[in-house]
Amino acid sequence: MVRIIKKYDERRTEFLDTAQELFFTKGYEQTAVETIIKKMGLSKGTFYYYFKSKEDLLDALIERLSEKILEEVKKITDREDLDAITKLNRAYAVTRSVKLENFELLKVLMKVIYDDKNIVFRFKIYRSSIEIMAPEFSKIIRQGIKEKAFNTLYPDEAARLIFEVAYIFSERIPKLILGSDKNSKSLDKAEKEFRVYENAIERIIGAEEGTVKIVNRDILNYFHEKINM
Amino acid sequence: MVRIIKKYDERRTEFLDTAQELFFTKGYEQTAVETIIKKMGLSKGTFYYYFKSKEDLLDALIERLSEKILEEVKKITDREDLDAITKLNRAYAVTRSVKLENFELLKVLMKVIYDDKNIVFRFKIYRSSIEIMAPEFSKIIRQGIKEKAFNTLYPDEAARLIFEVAYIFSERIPKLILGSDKNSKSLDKAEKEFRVYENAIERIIGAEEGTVKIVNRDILNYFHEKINM
DNA sequence: ATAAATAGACTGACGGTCAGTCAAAAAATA
DNA sequence: TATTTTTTGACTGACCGTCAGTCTATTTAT
Repeated sequence: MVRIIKKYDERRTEFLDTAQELFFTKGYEQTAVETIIKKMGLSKGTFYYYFKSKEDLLDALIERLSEKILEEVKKITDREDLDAITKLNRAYAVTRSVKLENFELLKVLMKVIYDDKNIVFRFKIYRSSIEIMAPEFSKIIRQGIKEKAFNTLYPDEAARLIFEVAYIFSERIPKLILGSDKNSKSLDKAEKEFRVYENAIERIIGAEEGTVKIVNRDILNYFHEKINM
Repeated sequence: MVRIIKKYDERRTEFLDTAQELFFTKGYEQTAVETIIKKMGLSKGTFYYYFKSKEDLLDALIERLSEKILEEVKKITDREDLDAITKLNRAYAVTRSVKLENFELLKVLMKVIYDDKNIVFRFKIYRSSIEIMAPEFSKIIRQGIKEKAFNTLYPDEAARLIFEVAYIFSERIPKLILGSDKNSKSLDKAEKEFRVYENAIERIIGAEEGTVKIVNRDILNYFHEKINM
């Protein structure tokens, strides 16, 4: 075997990249360490030189993913020309970050991520991102309170909560979208339920009805089109 | 021609009982099938005669737990002499069903259940119980609307949601109670956060402020006492 | 400029655990 | 006795993780 030696950070990143691809296509539990190293053309020992366990790799990957999302969210929250409502809606859109360029790929991705075999992966990413994101959401809520758009006595806790609500909402996605029959009626029903979650968020932060939009309507329309084919 | 299936069920129940005890003291992933059968004095094959996989056993156990809680909740929702607010608060108390007879045991239990190694167990029990419990919570909300105590256009969806909020709230418990320093100040801070969750539920179902009580104050006081020793 | 020493990336055979299988025996039932 | 149900436990195979040692590039000593 030809040995290719790389710098520490480079190799570590390579591990994360490879793992990410495999975890998103096969799932965490379904991906053996052996598969990762085989794909990279490396040996067992190298893996454990960089990570102390398989779960350690998962945690590292999740932190990287969270940081990436945080970066995107910060681009929104740091702006001074946007009102709180706009920021909130855009922040949600970013955390969802569903790229719908490739419908088939998206479907596979969702099938894998929302599979029962991937509960730990999903849970960990949620918990990590909430810790990282809550402060940003707090900022938005505080701004909203100043702008008299929101009304709550507990901006910090409300921030956590509306992020959490978005999470449990996202847990419904597979049933509501993937599980929906191939007709637009069930999608309408799904849309109604989306509204309920949005409404809950509005109520928690004391915002006007109809201001919060977690679900991007473009995406919904996109699903509509795709399903009716 | 009367088949005695009693024996089969008995053994199956025995499996569930043993597994339950082990899962609650060691955790699901940490309990090997081997440990279960050893404790029962049986062999590997017998286990797989009754359950097609380890996860199958977990699912069966979770269903049994959910059914048990449902029974308790029904005792409350079926009553005709209670108003919706009382029912809701009692229903929450039941789903929590924390028996504080033995503080040390309770602490061990929580340490195991809320351990990261038990994410799947926790998640599955939550998801199962929500499916089973949502209709009961719907009933309560509908009653509350009739009584003008609650106000929402979506009783069914709100039922799911407030149950889910209680779940994510419970996910905070280890940090808020177990993780709290041994002084009453951090417990007070925890209590404040409890209030936020309760307030969120109130807002979601459109109830008066201060009506919802997820956290049993007796339990909190109990913790107070126990911690200051 | 050259040799010796060190650091650090990498190797892969091996140990150990554990879920799940299977053929055959034992027990219950007809 | 014949048949079905229940039980047995050795065995398999898939994985995670360890470890003693190798190889190469860089640094230090000569």
